[in-house]
Amino acid sequence: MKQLETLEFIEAIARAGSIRGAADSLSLTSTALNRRLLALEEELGAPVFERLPRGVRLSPAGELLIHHIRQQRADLDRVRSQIADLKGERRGHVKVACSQALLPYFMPHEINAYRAEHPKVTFEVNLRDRYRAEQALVTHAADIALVFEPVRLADVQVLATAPQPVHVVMVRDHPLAAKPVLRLSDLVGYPIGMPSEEFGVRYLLDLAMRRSAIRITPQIVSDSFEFLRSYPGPELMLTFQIPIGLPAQDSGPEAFVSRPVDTRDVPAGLLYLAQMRGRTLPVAAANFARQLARALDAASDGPVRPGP
Amino acid sequence: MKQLETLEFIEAIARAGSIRGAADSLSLTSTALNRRLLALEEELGAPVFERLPRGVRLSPAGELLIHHIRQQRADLDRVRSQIADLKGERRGHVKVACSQALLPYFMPHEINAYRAEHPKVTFEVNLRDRYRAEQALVTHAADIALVFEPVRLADVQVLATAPQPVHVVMVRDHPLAAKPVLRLSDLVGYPIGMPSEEFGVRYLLDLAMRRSAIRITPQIVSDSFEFLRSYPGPELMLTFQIPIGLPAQDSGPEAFVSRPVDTRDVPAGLLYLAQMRGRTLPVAAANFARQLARALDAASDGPVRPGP
DNA sequence: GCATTGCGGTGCGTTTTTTGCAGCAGTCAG
DNA sequence: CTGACTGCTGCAAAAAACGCACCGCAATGC
Repeated sequence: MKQLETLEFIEAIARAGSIRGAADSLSLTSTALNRRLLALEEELGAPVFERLPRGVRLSPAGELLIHHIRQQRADLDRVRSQIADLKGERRGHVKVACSQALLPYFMPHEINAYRAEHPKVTFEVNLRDRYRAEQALVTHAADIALVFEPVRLADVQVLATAPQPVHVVMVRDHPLAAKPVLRLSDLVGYPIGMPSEEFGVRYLLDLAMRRSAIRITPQIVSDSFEFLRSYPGPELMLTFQIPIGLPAQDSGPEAFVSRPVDTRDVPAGLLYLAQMRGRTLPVAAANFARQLARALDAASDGPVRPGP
Repeated sequence: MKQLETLEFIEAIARAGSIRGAADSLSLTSTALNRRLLALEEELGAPVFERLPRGVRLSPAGELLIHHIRQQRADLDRVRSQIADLKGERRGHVKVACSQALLPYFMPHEINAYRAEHPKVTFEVNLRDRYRAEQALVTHAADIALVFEPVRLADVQVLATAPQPVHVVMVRDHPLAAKPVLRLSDLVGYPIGMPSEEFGVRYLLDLAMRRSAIRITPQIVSDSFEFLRSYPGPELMLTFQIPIGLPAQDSGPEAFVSRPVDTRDVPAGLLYLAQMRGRTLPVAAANFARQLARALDAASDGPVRPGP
């Protein structure tokens, strides 16, 4: 959009940290970019960047401006989306930031279902930990976020929640697989693989252990559930996951099974569907969010995973 | 601001109802303006205006766009204001829409007090009836509104309220001036001048009469309180006003006095200070609104007008 | 019923704005 | 000191915006 071109350029400079760097990434000369910046600062009556010997950095005024720019662009996107919608074109682009647990089953399934009805809607799904998911909403890098145990929920609006008790994942013939529900004390003595600290599951486990005498020390810590899940085979290792990140219990010859941890030991966490507070979402994003909210409600109404 | 120039032009076309008309008011050729419009519609992928034989009219897409334009401009104004503020320049421009009663005493006094501290802040005060004051907030034609008995308060956020009992205004030596509080029945038989129906005072009186047997038929109806106030001299005519639109009771040799109507007959109305819901006001407007809120609180805490 | 008026849109030459190149002074790492 | 990097500035070329004259069209006035 021609209107916001200069403002986009400003954001590019902020990202690059230098005018010349941004100019390269924009396929422009530094001259042109520099002059646009100077003209804008002239109009604003205040410098947008502090000039450093090695580049530029946003000034306080620039911080205000960059916020404004992001909002302007998001607003314009929304208007364009609404206009396209009233032309009957059910197209659009939805940006989702979500926790890891949503990636293997939930998000693919939901997006697939949505695209079956609206094939012209495109998606962008980004893995963001609980803190950065909220940041993504604020900077308009994401339209909606699905986060397990978010950090603070400031500036965001909750659209739906679903309780998610922590499950232990193990190989099918693990001794503990015999029990339908596990106590924390059951786990002592087995090798443990834990997600790293930025994850909600880890947060809940740390919280639980702080309140009890039981200490579970992980042999493996990783920020990749993929890795943790692939690892346990040889060692009978236990790892953790929430139901929405697990396959249906009876879905054929899975190598792994999961058992819930007793909620007296580790309380169930909450999965949040959220958008930025006060923002009107583009049509496609709003509709998709509505679908997700229904799916989460359905997941928490019935038994989360019907046991055997 | 260069960024929004085209969008401003679009709004001008919407106002003028024709491209050529808008071009004249913008000191442009219709050619240039027309081409900008065509380019924008190209970018949007939808016509912004319906072409009529005698000009243009906003299309549905245009309605969405014009809303966006107004919001963009208001947002940009706010950012500029914030930037100016952090430079220490306490300048700015505040647009107020208010009911008639605020014009003679309250607004001049408050603006004067504010400008005493911030001389670089300029003001724009527009008389808007209860319906149009809310409209002004929504279209960003006003930053804040002070309305007596607003219509519906949708899309607006109330910052403060002050109760305002209806007063009867009369010449100093009017027979009714002897009573400290008037009943509605006291007024029967005297000539009456009433504000027209768009005013909150009239709304309250009509409401009261609908609930009682007493009928007060006005001899004079006017949308100008100035006129009504100037009229009563020769005829002992009674007219109505709320305290905030009246001089202090004991302020020297006024020709007129006022007496409250018993609130059992006519309930006190509410004066609302409001802004648009969800909007962050420019610095100057926000500060002025805070001052007004204090003034209204003070007015309703103590006795509204200390009697003799 | 026909000329007039005002409308949105278009081709073309001109004016204004933007861009790119070359080069300046300054800072920092090695 | 050297070399690489920064933001910034004349000056000429390229690009975009503009204004004029004009077209087709529909409503209006007489």
